[in-house]
Amino acid sequence: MHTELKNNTLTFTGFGAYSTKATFEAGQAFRFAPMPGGSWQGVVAGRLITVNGENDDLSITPACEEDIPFYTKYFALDIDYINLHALFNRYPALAGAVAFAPGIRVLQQEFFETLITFVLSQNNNIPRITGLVNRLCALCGEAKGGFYAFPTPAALAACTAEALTAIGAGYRAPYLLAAAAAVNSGQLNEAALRAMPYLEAKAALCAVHGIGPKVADCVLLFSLGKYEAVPMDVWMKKAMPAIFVNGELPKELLPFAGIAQQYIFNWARANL
DNA sequence: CGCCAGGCTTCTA
DNA sequence: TAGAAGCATGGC
Repeated sequence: MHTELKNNTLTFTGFGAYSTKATFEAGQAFRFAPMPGGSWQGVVAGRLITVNGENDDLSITPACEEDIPFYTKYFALDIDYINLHALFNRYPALAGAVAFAPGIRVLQQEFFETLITFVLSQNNNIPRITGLVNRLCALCGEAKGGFYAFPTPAALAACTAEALTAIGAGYRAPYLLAAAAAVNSGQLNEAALRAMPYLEAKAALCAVHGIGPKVADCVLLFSLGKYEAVPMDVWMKKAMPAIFVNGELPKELLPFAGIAQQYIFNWARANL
């Protein structure tokens, strides 16, 4: 992999399959929007950035030298997707799902943001989740001048259920408060969850009111680097029998089953 | 208008 | 332990 910093633009090349559009349309991140010209703009770690790249190159503006480790992790550039694709391509139907959008990468997003956005995602659709997240940030996120940072656990925990209902959270309002309180109190701790084995971390997440196995798997996969987590939503439940004869993932894929899941989910949403 | 959405909690058998 | 009802809201 090669990195270059020029005019406040950080560019990564030579790391393998990547498409900004495919990555941000895959239903994993909810704070990015397409801009005229094909770039995507969004808020990460309280900063408004523009992301480009559709052909195995990735550029981020504005950025500086110190941001290289952060974005390497965020875009999972330390994971060898070329090698993973070769593994996935041993299974023809899975290969088809990969080929449908090979530029998808499973992002490694901030823990609290991932937790809250996927609590909001339950029994909901992606366009509405996006709107909800934006209204939540405007409600209790720090104003940065033209945009809002994602709320801190303390700021969200201080909200009222009425205020959360007013932005359209519906019956998820108390779930948001429970999740924020769990993080704010230390019951849920990112470092501790990372240190736990997958199943133990999943159980810890599921102990919070409003977090079930699917949301827990999303947090584990999209934020905590537990690539064996396979979120089973309505699309995955429909797709699995169409991809694998017994409807189950082959054992050799299990260490990175979550990444295979992302290609299957994306394919299913467009084709089933 | 009715159906559905990156589900979870609660009730029931 | 398994299965179904109830849940708020708005995109389509």
